[in-house]
Amino acid sequence: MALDQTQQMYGIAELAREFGVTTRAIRFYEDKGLLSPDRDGQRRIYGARDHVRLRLIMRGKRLGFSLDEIREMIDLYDADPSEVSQLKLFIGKLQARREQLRSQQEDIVETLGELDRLETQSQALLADRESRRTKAAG
Amino acid sequence: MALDQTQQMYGIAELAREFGVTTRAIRFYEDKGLLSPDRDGQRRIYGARDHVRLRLIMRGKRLGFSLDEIREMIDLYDADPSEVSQLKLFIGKLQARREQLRSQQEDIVETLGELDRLETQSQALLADRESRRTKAAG
DNA sequence: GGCATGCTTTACGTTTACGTAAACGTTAGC
DNA sequence: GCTAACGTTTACGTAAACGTAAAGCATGCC
Repeated sequence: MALDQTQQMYGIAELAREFGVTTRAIRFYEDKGLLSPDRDGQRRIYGARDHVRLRLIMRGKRLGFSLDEIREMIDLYDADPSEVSQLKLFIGKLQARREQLRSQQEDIVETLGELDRLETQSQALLADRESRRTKAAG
Repeated sequence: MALDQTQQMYGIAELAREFGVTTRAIRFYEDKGLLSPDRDGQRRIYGARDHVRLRLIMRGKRLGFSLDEIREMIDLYDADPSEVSQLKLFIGKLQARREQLRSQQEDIVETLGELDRLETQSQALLADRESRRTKAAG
């Protein structure tokens, strides 16, 4: 048995289509240590693990994180801290990341509130204008 | 009356300190059309309006928006759409921005959930190790 | 009056995150 | 045997968001 095909596997173009990125980007993420596909000769073969990682990458990007930050977060998922000191440091990183996300949540809530206000105003203004137009036409 | 000092006013360094950015960044935002301070001769004088704008800029950056996107959002606050077609377009932009923010919220909730799991595991592991250490020491 | 402090403009440098092009290999189908 | 589809490496290009350095003006103060 040459290749264990029990797992799901993906070519680079396939993955690119699924996540809406270019193959160039995927190779770039590999350069930066975010992905580590197997090889079939020269060709890259992506398994379930890299599929998950790419999902994490895309999510991280939507949240505005840099690739460095995203790699740090991915490393958190993979980490298996053996020493207690490492473990404490690890937990510290988790908490820092959570606080940042919570701060983002607050920012979003604020912003959504303001957009709501703006839209309510605009809708009212629009309704007013449309009714005038109707009157004028009637 | 040369200068109306009824409003709050800020120098560039002052503003930079308050928001934790460099004066270079503040000038850069002006170049990009995000700020438009008055002048006292050569010197920039910032009022309440630019103070607010800078707050919006920083919030936008925390949320991972580009300066272009941030300017679009700021323009939303300032816009006074006179035509109905403009108004509708404006409302469309508001809604698009809100959907993006909601998507970010979902991403954050997901991520926070995963970080929670990781931290719970880690805390358990840590407690285990510490208790063993205590036993060994006792 | 000379020096420090704070501001100004101009301009080149840097990092991040890819885009784009060149030149090449390999497998499938006609 | 050719070409189309898919992949590869190498390398230069680019947009965004500033950093950094150079050179100069104005003001306060000792």
